[in-house]
Amino acid sequence: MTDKTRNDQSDRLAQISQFLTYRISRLHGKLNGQASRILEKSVGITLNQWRMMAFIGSAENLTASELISHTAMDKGMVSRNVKSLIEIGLVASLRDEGDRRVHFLALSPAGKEIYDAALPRMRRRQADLKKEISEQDMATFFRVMAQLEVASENADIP
Amino acid sequence: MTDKTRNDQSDRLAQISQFLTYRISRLHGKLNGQASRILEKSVGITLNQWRMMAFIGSAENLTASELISHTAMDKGMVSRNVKSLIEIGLVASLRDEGDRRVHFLALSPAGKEIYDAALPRMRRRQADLKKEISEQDMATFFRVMAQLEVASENADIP
DNA sequence: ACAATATACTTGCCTCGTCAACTAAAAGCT
DNA sequence: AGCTTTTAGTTGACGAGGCAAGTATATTGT
Repeated sequence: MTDKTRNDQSDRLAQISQFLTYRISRLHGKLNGQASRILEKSVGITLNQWRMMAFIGSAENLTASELISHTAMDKGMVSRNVKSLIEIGLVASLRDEGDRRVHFLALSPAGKEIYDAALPRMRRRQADLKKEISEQDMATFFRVMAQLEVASENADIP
Repeated sequence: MTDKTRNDQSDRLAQISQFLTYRISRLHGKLNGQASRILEKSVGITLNQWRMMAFIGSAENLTASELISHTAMDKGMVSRNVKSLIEIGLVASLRDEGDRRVHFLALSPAGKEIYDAALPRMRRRQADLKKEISEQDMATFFRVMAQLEVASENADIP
């Protein structure tokens, strides 16, 4: 194989790499991995458990369905993760006596401790991730993310 | 609960939503879902099968390990997906007689047909996704993605 | 009042992705 | 040559995540 064809090939591979969904997929994997490792090492919970705790800790009397509507997470996933957090004693669930289907969620004292330990750690990670990136670029990034989310929800044009 | 506390709560929930990893996770899910549905409906393959085919189709005599090093995909995943593509007759694998560990991969004629049908379809999807977004913003978006990938590979600061 | 429908979860199932162990072949070392 | 290490790829095991069916409770329509 000549140098030229070798380079053409690299070019083509590089071009594929521009596919948006693939790139997001890769980035997603790396960010998830990093977050999971940090949470596991520092406070011993999973990323999804942390996400639940972050939402529960920042709101009062949140219910599972509110959590779901705010986050677009899967019903089943939320249910199982909340259950696991209750089992390890980080979250307390209180049945609403007015409507006995709903359960209000709150951090337990132990959960609050974990939350207070993890939150600054995770904020620091955010800051580290962003530190080489200008605020303006970051704003554009978030805006484009939002636009892409909307676009990806549109009916799939055939 | 007063309107004020209700708003504070919404604010806090909204703030959490700014967590980068969470947002990327959400976007990833939506883009993946859309791509999977399109591929399933239009040519009947999975997103991962398509990714393999896109790389195999754009290069000549690609090997699995080259594919892996270019893409950061999992060895096992690549192996299984390539195997499935060989089984359904879309990819042909040729053992290198020089080094009998390596297998060169190429699209079969049937695979080429699928590829030629799917590629424009997927390009159109890319265009649809991007159509509301300026080229400049898109460029920033890709640049930030690349920076975040690098940052997420750095050692996890404790 | 009570049947039908809707809501708030819960659970089961099945696929997908990841890690690690494993096999086969080649390369390096002495 | 013969032992060890490295490389290419495969396979197994297992957990995470997503869809859908199931359960309990509340609401709506007649």
